[in-house]
Amino acid sequence: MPADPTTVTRRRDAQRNRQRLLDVADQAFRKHGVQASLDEVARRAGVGIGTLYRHFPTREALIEALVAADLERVAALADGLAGDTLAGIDGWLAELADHSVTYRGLAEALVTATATSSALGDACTRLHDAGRELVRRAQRHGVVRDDADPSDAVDLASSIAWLTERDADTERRQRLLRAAVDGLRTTGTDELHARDQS
Amino acid sequence: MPADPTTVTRRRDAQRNRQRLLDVADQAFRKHGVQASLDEVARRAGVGIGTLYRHFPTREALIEALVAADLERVAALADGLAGDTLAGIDGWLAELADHSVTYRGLAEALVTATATSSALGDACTRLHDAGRELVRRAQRHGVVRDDADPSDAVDLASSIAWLTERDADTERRQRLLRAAVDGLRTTGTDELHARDQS
DNA sequence: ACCTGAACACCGTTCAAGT
DNA sequence: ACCTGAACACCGTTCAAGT
Repeated sequence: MPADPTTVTRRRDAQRNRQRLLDVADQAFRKHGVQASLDEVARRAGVGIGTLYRHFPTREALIEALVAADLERVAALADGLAGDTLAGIDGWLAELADHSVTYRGLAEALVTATATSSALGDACTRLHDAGRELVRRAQRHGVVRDDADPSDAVDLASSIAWLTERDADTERRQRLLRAAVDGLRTTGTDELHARDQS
Repeated sequence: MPADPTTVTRRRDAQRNRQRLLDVADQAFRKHGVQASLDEVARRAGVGIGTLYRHFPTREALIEALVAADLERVAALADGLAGDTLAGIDGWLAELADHSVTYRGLAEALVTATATSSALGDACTRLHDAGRELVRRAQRHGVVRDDADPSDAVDLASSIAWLTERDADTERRQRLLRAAVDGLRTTGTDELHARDQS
């Protein structure tokens, strides 16, 4: 799945080590967040720490390998939405926020990677682009107000995911998302915008 | 300014060391965020690392000493607001967010400390209480909708502060806050709430 | 081509010795 | 009463040696 075919791991043992590291890292990240000890990940995977670094030169590379497919899946979900209902936007942002909460610290890693030239950065850009396009379609449908910035939706979802990543249940996350999306929708009465001039 | 008078530092040199550590830590936190090296803080303050730990047993205690007065100031601002306009809520949350951005990592430190029994935790509780009361007054004025959770306002401000703490200008922060607050206000037309049942 | 783990670097924290 | 800094612990990262 690497972008560059020349970097593909060929040897069977290397492939197995790589997969083991991913499996163990996933468990460790779920348990301790993305700041889990890489030393312990290597140890539990039964490989030397050098092998971990050979496969994943940075912690970010390891995170990317674990979440890239899921990020692409969420981005593709946005592509498939017409943007004709606010509930659609809301549902998609909830999906995004739920994913960003897979590991503690993931939301931060995604925000940090955004706009960098790494593989994870590219995945984030893909996601943000899909989110912006969705908002633009919603604006054309008159569902989201025209003066909203297309980036706001994903930004708010990222923020809320970060705040609520420690929460056991998803109640608060959903309520906050609902409020945030509500703030982007087209208002029914124009006088409510009067305070824009204040 | 410590709560317990028995813990007051008496000796002149100790008082001066304490103040120096605070001054240097403030500079270091502004430059490198709250994760700045404490070793370097002690070194620049001209004291041993043990002295730093004697005055501030944890990093959180150091942060608390630096921001407690400002947190109290922001909380008191909320106490003084009637909650009769959405612009008042918006302005207060902007003040809160701007403060939370004093140091990189401060927003996270505040969220982490909230609901713990530390001095910083108490300061956060005081802030949250003030924020919740402000929202409740706004609800009584019909400015904020009744089904909003009083905690949502401060939560959203904290989230947005975290997301935008790396931003040079405050434009994005203000726009996101505006959208978030908009989602809490009483809507003009009831049919806009129809999707609540979806 | 890949793996190993010792070695290095860095940082936070404690505590025995000192003034 | 307070300060000092060596000592300890822990972790991330590199790289020479090995298969």
